Amino acid sequence: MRLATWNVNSLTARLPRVTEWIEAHQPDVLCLQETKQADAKYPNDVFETMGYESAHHGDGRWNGVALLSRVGLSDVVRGFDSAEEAHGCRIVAATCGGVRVHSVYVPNGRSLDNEFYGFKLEWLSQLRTMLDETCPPGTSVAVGGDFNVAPLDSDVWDPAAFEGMTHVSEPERAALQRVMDWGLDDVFTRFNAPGTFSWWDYRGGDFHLGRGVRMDLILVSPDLAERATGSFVDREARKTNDAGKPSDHAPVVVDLRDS
DNA sequence: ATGGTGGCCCGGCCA
Repeated sequence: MRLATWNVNSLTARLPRVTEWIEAHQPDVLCLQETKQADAKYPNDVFETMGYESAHHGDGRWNGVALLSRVGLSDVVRGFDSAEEAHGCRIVAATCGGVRVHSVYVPNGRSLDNEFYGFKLEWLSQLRTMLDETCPPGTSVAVGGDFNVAPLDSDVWDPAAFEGMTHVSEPERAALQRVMDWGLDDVFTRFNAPGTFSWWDYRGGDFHLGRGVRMDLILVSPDLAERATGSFVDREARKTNDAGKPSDHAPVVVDLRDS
């Protein structure tokens, strides 16, 4: 089973790139973030024609997440069950091929002194609560998405440049660790050298200068981690091509052998 | 030297 996650920075703008990427890389399950669409605008038919069922959770111009699956898609949950999302449409979950999959778009946080930073920490806490409440021990779980947290100092191009910034602060790393402490493994690190990034700022030619961050993660439960045969970032998707401009994020993939 | 780019949708927000 091939799992993938990709923050597409507008599915409207990126649809040709997304369909091209699916054709080329054949994910079984694909988590999308920042579709920036209402549910009514989501191109369900396009993906259905390609053999994918979808669950989308979006209400307009901000955020928006989706799950695409060609191995079944059932028991869809949109948003957190416990509370109305204050800045919503950041999580959708479904069971795909026997795995409880979550597509997440963790709040950015903006800056350490911003109220949205507190919201980011609270959101990660709610994610842990959702796992506790909906995934009994032994459940096969995958959480893929844009976490807006770099787990390690080696996940940013220059730790000194990030001092005092979001994405690297101790509290948000601790909040991410709390999610992982449910029993989730960042298997990407087993297959890739430190300094392998998934996001590069559009500004300043950062992609070409190698100034990136790894903030897009696919976290999996131990049974899936044991089945992992590889994981990679598709840097080609960060480059402009005939199908249009790129997102500022590149897709991340995890491959699992059959159970 | 307080920028830069891109997407929302058309002045400003958000990343």
